[in-house]
This record gives sequence, C-alpha cells and structure tokens, in this order.
Amino acid sequence: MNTTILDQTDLDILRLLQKDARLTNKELALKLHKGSSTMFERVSRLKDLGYITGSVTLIDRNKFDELWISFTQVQLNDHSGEALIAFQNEVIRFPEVLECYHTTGAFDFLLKIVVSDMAGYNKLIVEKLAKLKNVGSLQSCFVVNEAKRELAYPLKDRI
Amino acid sequence: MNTTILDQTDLDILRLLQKDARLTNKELALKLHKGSSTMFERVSRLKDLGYITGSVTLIDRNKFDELWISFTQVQLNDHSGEALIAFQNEVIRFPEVLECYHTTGAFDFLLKIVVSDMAGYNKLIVEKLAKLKNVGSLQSCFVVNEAKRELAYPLKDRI
DNA sequence: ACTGAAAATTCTCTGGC
DNA sequence: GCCAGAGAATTTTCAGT
Repeated sequence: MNTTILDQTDLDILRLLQKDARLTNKELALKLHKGSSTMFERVSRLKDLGYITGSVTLIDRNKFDELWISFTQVQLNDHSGEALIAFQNEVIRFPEVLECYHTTGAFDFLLKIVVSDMAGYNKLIVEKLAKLKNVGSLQSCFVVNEAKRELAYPLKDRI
Repeated sequence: MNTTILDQTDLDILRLLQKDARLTNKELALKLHKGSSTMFERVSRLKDLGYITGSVTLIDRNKFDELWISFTQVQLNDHSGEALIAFQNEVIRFPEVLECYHTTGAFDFLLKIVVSDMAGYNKLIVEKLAKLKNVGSLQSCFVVNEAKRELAYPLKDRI
C-alpha cells in the first residue's frame, strides 16, 4: 500500500481533523502556517484519494437509557473462507451490530452490539445471531463503563 | 437520567449529525422542514446540554501500514473497586490504548489497542500493560478484517 | 504547491411572531 | 419554538507565480 503520496502537512491535517471534524480551513491554515485555500485544496484531495472517508458527530451515550453495549465473540463451526464471508455478510446487516471484526484467535469474530434492554439482547442473540449458519460458540460481555474511547488513529510521521 | 428535554426534531438532528458531522444547518433544515436559524439554535442547545460532545473525521485505516488493531481482554487479580479504578486510570494513559471498557464476565476490561508492528505490540504488553498492578490473565486477538464500523447509535423515538 | 482576491454559501445574532 | 433578514465569517473557485 503506497502512502508516500502524503507529506507532513497532509498527515498534520489528518491528525487535526481526526480530533475535530469541524475545524475550518482557516483554523487549519493558522495551525499549519499555510493559506486557507491551500487547506481547502489539500482536504479536497484527501477526500478524493479516499484518505478521508467521512465525519461523524459524537453524542453522550450515557444520556440515553436505551443504549446498552455488548461485545460478543463468535466462533464458527466451519472455518472455510466461504463460511466466514457468508456469516460476515449476514451479521453486518443487523442494525444492532455496530461493529464487526474478523479476528485471529479462538473466536472468529468480535461484534460490538447495541441493545435497548435485555429483551432486545435476548431477541438478537437467540432469534437472529444463533440462527445464522455455522454459528458455534458465543461469548458476550456487557459494557459497565466506557473509560476511554479515542477514535483518532495515531499516524506516523513520514521520514 | 432525564431525556424528555429532547423532542422529535432534536432526535432527528442527532441521527443525521451522527451520520455526517459536516451537514450544514441549511441542509438539516431542508431535511427536517424547518428554518436554518432554528437548526442553528437547536444544534447549539444540544451542544450546550452535552448531548453533542464533539465530531471526528474518519480516515481509511487500510491506507496506513502502521495501524494494526488488537482487542485485549484483561482480568485483574484484585476485583475491588479501588483496584479496578486504579488499573483503569493507568491504562487509559497509554496512547496505544484507544478504547477501554470495564465489562461484565470473566474478564474485567476490554481494550482496543493500536500498534504499528509486532515489536510495538510486544513492548506494550510486556513492558507496559503486564507491569501494571493486579494484572492477572490477558487474552488478545488481532483484527484481520473490519467488516463493519458504525459509529451512530440508534436512538429511539420519543412517544 | 502556494497565494490572494472575488464570488457563493453558511454562520450567527437580532427582532418579531 | 419558529422564522426572516442582515452582517460577519467561511467556503469555494480561479488567475497568477
């Protein structure tokens, strides 16, 4: 994967925007000592090249009684590539499944799941998840406290 | 937790902004059939009340060779409240630990960790994580493929 | 690649319904 | 709570280096 297209300024832009999507080009320009139309051009380029994929507003999950988070690990009975892809394609269609990672280790997938209550959790697991093909063992844990949630990936300087 | 402060329009705003932080007030107004200055007032209020906590730009992680993600579960030897809080306060200071959840189940914490290579992973686990007080067993898995990553929480309509 | 300036658009505030 | 309007600020385009 070629990443030499990005220079130091591009990386700085990505670092800053990962922390605050609403920084204006003028604010970026001030921090990076360039003109604001330069920032406009660079940010547009980063979008066009696919480095920037979108932006999201973050909300305080604790203000909503209906948001209970569970992490569920799934082990399939069939570990063939077809079975893994088939499961993946099905499970990501459930709106309760916010995140789905194919992982190394004893389990094949790690799912981040949101439910509004235990009834919703039970319904998802018993009626939807467990009914998918090849699903072997499941192991779930619920989030008691979210101590940290940093969405900005640390980017290495280009040498 | 009182959530009756929010009406349907507030929820719609939060739903839309969770999907795209860069929607203008004018665009929100069009979608929700209100004036753009009304949107400005409501969004400002949602920020002031703490419902909106920030916004982030998303980048394509696959374009960076240095971003390897691991999920690590940690079990402590001492399950007292003090020990849990002490561990939590230490572990969230590591920049490699992007997310830290206190969870139910056999393990006490689930960590989302980013490293640039196996040397970095080893260093974090052996030299930093395992040296924290009360750390018992660790169980890690690496992300092979990110099949879904939805950051917008589903919000229930107010009745 | 960057700059500066001009045009288009959005933000922010005020007054009034 | 909502809207319209207006001035300020920002985005976006573009010619020039």
